[in-house]
Amino acid sequence: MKNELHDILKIKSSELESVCRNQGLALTIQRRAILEALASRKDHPTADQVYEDISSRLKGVSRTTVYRVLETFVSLGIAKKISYPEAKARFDADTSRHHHLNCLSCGAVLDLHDPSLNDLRPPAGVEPEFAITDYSITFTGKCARCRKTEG
Amino acid sequence: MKNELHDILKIKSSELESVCRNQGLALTIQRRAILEALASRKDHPTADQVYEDISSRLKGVSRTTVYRVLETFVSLGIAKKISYPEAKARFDADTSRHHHLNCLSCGAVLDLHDPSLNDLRPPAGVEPEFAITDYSITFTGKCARCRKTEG
DNA sequence: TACTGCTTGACAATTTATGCCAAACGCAAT
DNA sequence: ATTGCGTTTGGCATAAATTGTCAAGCAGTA
Repeated sequence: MKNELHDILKIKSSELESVCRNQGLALTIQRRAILEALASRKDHPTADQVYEDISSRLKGVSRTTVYRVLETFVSLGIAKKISYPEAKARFDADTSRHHHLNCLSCGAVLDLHDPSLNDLRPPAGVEPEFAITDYSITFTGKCARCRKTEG
Repeated sequence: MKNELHDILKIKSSELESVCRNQGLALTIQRRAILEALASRKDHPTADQVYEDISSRLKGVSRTTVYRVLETFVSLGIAKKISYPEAKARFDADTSRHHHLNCLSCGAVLDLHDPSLNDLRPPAGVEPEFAITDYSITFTGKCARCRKTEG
């Protein structure tokens, strides 16, 4: 398991290096440290959690930098942002099982009612450890309007 | 279509009434207005958007109340919150297709790698209007630890 | 109609995130 | 190794989103 993490770090590190080289971006110690901190965790830390993780090693690092670098990683495809756009809480009065289309360009979240997606088999080996009560699928992509305006 | 919305409002309104009666909660005009505003929209408004919607009709209503009532609705099962816990942006260095287990009690978000869930057929009739590039399934429920401590 | 307790409104405080700009650093060419 | 350019960072100010507090007000019941 330890070796597994070590391998992940190595892979991620070289991914960062090649992406930076290709894009002409600087390979700063902040970017290295932030990626390493992110890849070392198996949960999904917030920007502040990453900041806490690295501020002990990299003293003097700015919170702003962590936010900024994480967004850079997302736009480079090195990391994913797990949340809805702008991270605002959104509410829905429709409590029936349904799914969502999330446009990455404009941030719109559209409903998707599709009965054929409503009977997914719960993944094997998860229950009964984790008691699943519901699920929802989020499809990400680009909506019709954004495709028109952005090509 | 107009009648459809009218029906939804009626259903939701009576749902609120029965839930409040059963739980001994007050059926305030604020709760009515907020639920009506929420159910009238087919998108997924933020708390502030709901506040904007009702503040014209219900003058003097407090932003705090809107936040509070929406959370109440979620805990009563009348509405859903479409976002990760606490609405913070979370990051993940694992960009491969995978899914999530979200504990409703403690807010933890766990990874779920399950190849059998990685080849979902894109829903019919959505593409090519909406260009889907990826998807992710979020299973909600209660994790092992919370089940132990909460029964 | 009066009582009782749940709810609300107003404001303060916190948390989360972004904008700005001078200083510092990475990188490539000497 | 040194220099110079352009990217990147740090610190701070600011905005945006959310939560905490508590007295005053309303809903539900007697």
